[in-house]
Amino acid sequence: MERKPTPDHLLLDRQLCFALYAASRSVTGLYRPLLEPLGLTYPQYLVMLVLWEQEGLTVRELGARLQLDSGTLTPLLKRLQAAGLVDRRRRAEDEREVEIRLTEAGLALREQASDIPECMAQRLQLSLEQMQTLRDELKQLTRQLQLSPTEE
Amino acid sequence: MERKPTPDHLLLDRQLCFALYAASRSVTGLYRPLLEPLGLTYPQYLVMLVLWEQEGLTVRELGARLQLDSGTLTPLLKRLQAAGLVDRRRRAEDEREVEIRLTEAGLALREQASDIPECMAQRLQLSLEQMQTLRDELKQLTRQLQLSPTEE
DNA sequence: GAACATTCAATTGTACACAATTGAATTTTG
DNA sequence: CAAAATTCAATTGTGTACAATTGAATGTTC
Repeated sequence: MERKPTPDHLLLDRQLCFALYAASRSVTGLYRPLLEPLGLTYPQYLVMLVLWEQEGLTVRELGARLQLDSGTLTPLLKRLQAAGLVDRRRRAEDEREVEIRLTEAGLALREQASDIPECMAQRLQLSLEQMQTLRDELKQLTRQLQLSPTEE
Repeated sequence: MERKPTPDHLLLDRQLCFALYAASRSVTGLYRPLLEPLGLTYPQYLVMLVLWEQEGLTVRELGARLQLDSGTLTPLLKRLQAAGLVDRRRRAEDEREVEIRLTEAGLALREQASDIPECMAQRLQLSLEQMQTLRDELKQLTRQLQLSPTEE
């Protein structure tokens, strides 16, 4: 009748994955009120960051950068288009590809977004150095996981 | 006609938030093939971790632990119930609360999940110490964000 | 103790994620 | 060059996330 306690390694608080999952959602939540005035969701903001860096990417190229597939990007980009921030156009050279370009409004939005990173940095209560270290550890982790695919 | 380049602080690769977002999704993706034989999604796995630790929690208590609201948990718990892993029952003491209890099958699943954390640790290619450090940094970050609410 | 307020889980509606499939366009091959 | 294979974005279907609302149950107050 005695029930075994759960083994330590299955405790929620021991899991790196949950720490990651919780932190990611918390940070996204912190962005929400900052992005709401711009009319952007957090994933839409990430797409805009990429487009502000480099114009005329295809859906595939955007997906490679953000690790998202067309199932996620296509509807998201349609919403950005409906909001008047981007244009979507089949490429003449290769009709399979759809090129995403900023509209004037889309480019102009960059100015409004310009102080978001600083604002976030303040709220995270981390030094610039701590932020960089943590960011680079996470990037290293992600790179590691993409290099070693799931061997069956 | 000259277009200004995007300022450095708006570059995608500079963002801690994207590093977090990408890492979280990558890790979740790594769990997927391990959880599939158990018939669990990753959020469902997190719920099971909590229930294996402590039985008879309410939806609210589960939500407090996982930082999820009833809009997410109610349908998720219905799916776990449909899979025969949990029971959902209104509390007699307070009919507003719904208590979640493991079924025999739900408890038994713990044995099958038992080697998942070790398997993941191997794939993450981090030392136990590195994992703990990173995990604790992320927990600290999350705690920080929950303490300082969005002052308008 | 009846009006009022609060606390629950559930519901509604919008927006991701992602696996799997589709179908058109292009590339490769025999 | 024509058939087969590949590469795209789009679509379909399932499962989260989360804000906002609903409605029942419980607490509080006068």
